[in-house]
Amino acid sequence: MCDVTCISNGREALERATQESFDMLVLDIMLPEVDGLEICRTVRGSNRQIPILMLTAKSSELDRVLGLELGADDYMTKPFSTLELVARVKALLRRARISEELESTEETEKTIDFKALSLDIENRRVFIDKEEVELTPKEFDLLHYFVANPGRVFSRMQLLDKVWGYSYEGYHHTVNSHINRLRTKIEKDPHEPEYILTRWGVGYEFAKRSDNVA
Amino acid sequence: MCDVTCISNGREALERATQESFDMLVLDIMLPEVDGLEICRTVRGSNRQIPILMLTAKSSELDRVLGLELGADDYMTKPFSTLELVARVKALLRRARISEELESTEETEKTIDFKALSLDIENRRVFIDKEEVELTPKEFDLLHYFVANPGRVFSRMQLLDKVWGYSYEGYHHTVNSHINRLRTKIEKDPHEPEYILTRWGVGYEFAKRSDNVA
DNA sequence: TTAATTTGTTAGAATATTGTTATAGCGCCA
DNA sequence: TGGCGCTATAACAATATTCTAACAAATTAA
Repeated sequence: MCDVTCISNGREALERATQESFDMLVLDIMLPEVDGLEICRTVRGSNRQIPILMLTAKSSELDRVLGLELGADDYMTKPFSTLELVARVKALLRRARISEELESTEETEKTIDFKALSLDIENRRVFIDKEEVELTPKEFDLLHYFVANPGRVFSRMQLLDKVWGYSYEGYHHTVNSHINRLRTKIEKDPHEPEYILTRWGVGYEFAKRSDNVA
Repeated sequence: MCDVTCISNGREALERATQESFDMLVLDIMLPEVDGLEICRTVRGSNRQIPILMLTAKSSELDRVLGLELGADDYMTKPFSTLELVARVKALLRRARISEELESTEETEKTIDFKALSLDIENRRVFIDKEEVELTPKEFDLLHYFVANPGRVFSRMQLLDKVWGYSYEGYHHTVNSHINRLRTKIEKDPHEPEYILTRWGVGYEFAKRSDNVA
């Protein structure tokens, strides 16, 4: 589907970015020896049109503006979810018109339907029986992840990793809260959930299509 | 399959962890001379990307560790089962993409089938003749262990050690209870068990495939 | 800036699981 | 066959997990 090269050293990254031919760069700012800003500046200085996505730890405006003025095409602040990272990478590649293969795969579908539920991925809207339901950003991300993976069981930890981008335990209650809020919005009876099922002692699962819940 | 080095002294562990090249570290907090937190901090400080799994005795300790955010990749509180430890070690190695050899072995299989029984390891589901059976977490762990070791006889003590992670005697009745509950769920006739067999005066055994029980 | 919304946290209630106990049943051996 | 010890069953108590709701913090919008 696509080749990824990971380089954790700034100097090496700079060398290879200027010498080899990549389709895009995802740069962290904090890197040993040479930082991401420097790499971005240098690569842009050698007038190459390659898309660049900058990652920053701090959300201060300064970092954002700096990154953009140096010629980065997009930026993300940590923590972020893999869902969002993939979405942005795809968006950049699409803009650069070199992603025919990517386009033709999985996430090309604009809407996902499941029973009475219908997700408009592009516009981040959700309908139940044609009736729109208002979801917050995180609620939508969570539901989107579930709907895209029906029948699979996820621990709170995995959900944190995939939807939130956190890699530490200790935020389980956060997942609980969001699940509960989601349920009150999309389930007819949150006590007997039809979509987001509890896997006691394990985590949660989005119902399989074949499940015939009476 | 893999080489394991056990070091019970903190100082020695720290020295070797920084000088030698390990694929991952499993650190206990309580260690003589230098504790696990210190080792984790030092190793991470020398910007090495090696996966680290921390073990803590009390869950109150876990909170403290998490607060420090020393950069361990995963945490476990005692007691834990070897099953879980192995699962987490594998997960970390997989994430670190240095476990090709491990991947190709036993637990690559996503499902284990045995007669009418079918286990979906990933999603912790159990089916009998395509019909799903709901098991509690411990029941699943127990069955999983049995199914993975057909034809071997285990004492209650061994089961406690492998499935529960307990290392004390005196919980034999606990094993009994779980075996009984499991049998009522998966055996057609719990009086004439087809899968989990009683070895009088010894323990239990999961039936071998070759056993043709009438 | 303030106000509104979203997100994260906490505490207690509700619920499921797990561990314990008591009793009945069964297999082994004299 | 009868007694003893091991195992099975069921009811109960303890523990752990999940749910709910209200609150606080953080983010976003006005």
